[in-house]
Amino acid sequence: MPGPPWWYGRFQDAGYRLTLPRQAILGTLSRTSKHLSAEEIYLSVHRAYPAVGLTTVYRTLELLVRLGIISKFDFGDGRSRYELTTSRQRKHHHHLICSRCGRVIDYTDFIDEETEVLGKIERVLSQKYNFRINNHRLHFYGLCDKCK
Amino acid sequence: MPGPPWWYGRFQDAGYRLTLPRQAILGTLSRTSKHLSAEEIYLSVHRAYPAVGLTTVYRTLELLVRLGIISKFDFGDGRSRYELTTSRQRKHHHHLICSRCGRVIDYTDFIDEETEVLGKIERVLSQKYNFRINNHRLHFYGLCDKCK
DNA sequence: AATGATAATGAAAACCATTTCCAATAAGAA
DNA sequence: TTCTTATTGGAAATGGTTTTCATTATCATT
Repeated sequence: MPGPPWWYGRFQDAGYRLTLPRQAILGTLSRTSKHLSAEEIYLSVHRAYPAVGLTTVYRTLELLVRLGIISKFDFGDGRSRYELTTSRQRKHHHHLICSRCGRVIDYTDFIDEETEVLGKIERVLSQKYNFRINNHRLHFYGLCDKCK
Repeated sequence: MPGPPWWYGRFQDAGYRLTLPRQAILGTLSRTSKHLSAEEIYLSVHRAYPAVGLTTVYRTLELLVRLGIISKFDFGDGRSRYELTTSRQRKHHHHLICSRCGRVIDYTDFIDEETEVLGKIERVLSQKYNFRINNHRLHFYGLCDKCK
């Protein structure tokens, strides 16, 4: 039996209300593995709750990013894209991006190996540059099977 | 004695003209190690050549990216940033980005080690997803010494 | 040098994702 | 209920980037 989603608590703790628009937006993001843009999320939410406006979607996304519940990405197509942060449901992964058609493939191969190397790098860079590193992002660019 | 810059040839080969605005833009990018935005480049070029317009800067940057002479980056501050592609003058490097003030630090530590691991990953991912990987980008996010 | 064909340019306008404003509404506390 | 504050939606504003279009520069050919 699945308990309440893991992010329920964070709202109360931070003093925010888990309103219907917010739940709808989180619902949409939970139900997909795609990298949705604000407008795509708006359209999806709008189908079920026509009262919810695009402004609220933007505001909610910003809040969710701030709470660490979702991550914001830029794949170079002029709009930001969002996905649930790594958790039990969402494995840590990186992205393969097709420079031509913009397709994005998630991959989880090598994550352990990567994590080890990157972790080591993070430790030394933190020291050397007196930087507190919170996370990293690794993108591979190229041409997907259809485009090459 | 430094010969002509390495990108001279690429223009002719591709059938483009190495005009004065283009030289000025390349000059600006060659003389800095910063990650300039289109507007910053425009202002710099504009000082020496007031006739050059912002539109031309944007057009030229797009062309230079297409020719592989410069790279376009997004560090999350709402404007694209540009720098010369890796070459004899410009070592391969990655970026440390301060999430708060936006400062960007280039680092070249570990590049060999990284390249080895990433190269291996690239080879396997290319096969598995039938993707032709051309390059990668690794960003570390965190707080710089001033902001933490 | 003059000509012609085409590439390149600049200014203004258009574009478009995202933010801001602001008045109206919803939610929780008292 | 009543009060206080958070949240919301629509319209307008913002701001980086692109498009349009008429003009100008460049190069190859006379």
